[in-house]
Amino acid sequence: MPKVVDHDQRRQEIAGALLRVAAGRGLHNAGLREVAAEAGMSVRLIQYYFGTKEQMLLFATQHLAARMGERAMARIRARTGETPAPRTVIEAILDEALPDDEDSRSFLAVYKAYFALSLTDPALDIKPLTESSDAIVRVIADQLGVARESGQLTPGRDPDLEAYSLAALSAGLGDAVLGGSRTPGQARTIIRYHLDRLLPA
Amino acid sequence: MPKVVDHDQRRQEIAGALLRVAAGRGLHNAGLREVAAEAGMSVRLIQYYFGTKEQMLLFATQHLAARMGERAMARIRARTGETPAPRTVIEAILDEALPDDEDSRSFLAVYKAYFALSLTDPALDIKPLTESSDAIVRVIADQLGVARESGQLTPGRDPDLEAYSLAALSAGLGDAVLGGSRTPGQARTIIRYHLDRLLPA
DNA sequence: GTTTTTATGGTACAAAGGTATCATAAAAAA
DNA sequence: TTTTTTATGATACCTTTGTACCATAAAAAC
Repeated sequence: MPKVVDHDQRRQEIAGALLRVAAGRGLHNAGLREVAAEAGMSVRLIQYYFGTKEQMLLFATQHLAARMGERAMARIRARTGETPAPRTVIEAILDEALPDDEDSRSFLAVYKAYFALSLTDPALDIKPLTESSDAIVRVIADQLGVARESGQLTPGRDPDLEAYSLAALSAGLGDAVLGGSRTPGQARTIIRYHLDRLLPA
Repeated sequence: MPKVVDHDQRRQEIAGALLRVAAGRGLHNAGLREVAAEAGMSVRLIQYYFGTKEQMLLFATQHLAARMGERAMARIRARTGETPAPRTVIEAILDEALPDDEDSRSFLAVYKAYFALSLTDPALDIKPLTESSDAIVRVIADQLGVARESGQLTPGRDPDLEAYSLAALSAGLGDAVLGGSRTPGQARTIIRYHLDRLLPA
């Protein structure tokens, strides 16, 4: 048989090229020809590894979700020691969700494009992306629960509601930064302003 | 000369058809032929009134912003008497931003589609939409200022930061409801949970 | 009533994009 | 070495889409 190739790795490469195209020229311009050119291969190869465009788009959502998860984990590990305080973890997560460099800006822009597309295209299933968001909310809620146990959480606050709120606040601020209504600095100020009340040092 | 027609009203009709198509089948499917069919006129007419597709898309942003503003005003007037309390006004605004019926859901979905598109297509100027959002933030900040004057605002809270926060929270919750992560009821609960702390009765 | 300007319809054309087809290189297995 | 299966390239085709062109109806002005 032929030179055996790791199909999954090949698909990851193609998905990476797709995300670069989507970040730069929009998801609607992530056609087979554009992605092939970006990935440095022929259109036929993309067809060979994915068959149809839609399956390529679907696979790219998994790739995007995985990379977002990796980035969040890396930032958490980079900022926290062996026994991270809940506030440190939460702040790392929320900061990661803000577009403060070109990479995170691209991620968020592509995520928004997928999200908007999924609203009217039921065939496009973005479960990988939404599950990733749900997981983040659970981590925040857990950390708030830990904080309450150790008396760090302001009395009268509900961990679940606060977790939902922080996630929504962070998403909204991400939009505002993406759209140019707020700077990353303003967004971080607002997040800390809230965390100061929720988890006073 | 010919039967004179109100061009602007005609453009409004076309923009309405465009928004309906965008809400139902996605902004990427709002082509000249689809919009013409939805509006019940020929493709040639759309060209006559707009010339190019991009100008049609641009005009539709103004139409969308205007209708969102009208809806918000209507809701505020419906809920508030002659001397509306700040909390009442703010709650009406934030509730309006949530997709709780098919109309507001359509509005928000199309808004999200435009926003995502504008991130990678610099030619698409969505100033009408962003200015509308900015105006809402200013109204909230003003109302919080009024509340502070009359002692209704919890001491130590900054009206501007809180206005930014509420707007971002509301936008994030709108996304969550659109995406199915939260119900409208949960979103309203979270908003009231925060307003209770900010403007205690 | 003729003319002139606006409004509207039908259609053709060129580009783009997704998919299918034909062909071939390459390497493992016999 | 031959064969068989995988991997890759080039390209043709059909549909969609934005735009341009040609024609005509309708009404105001003279």
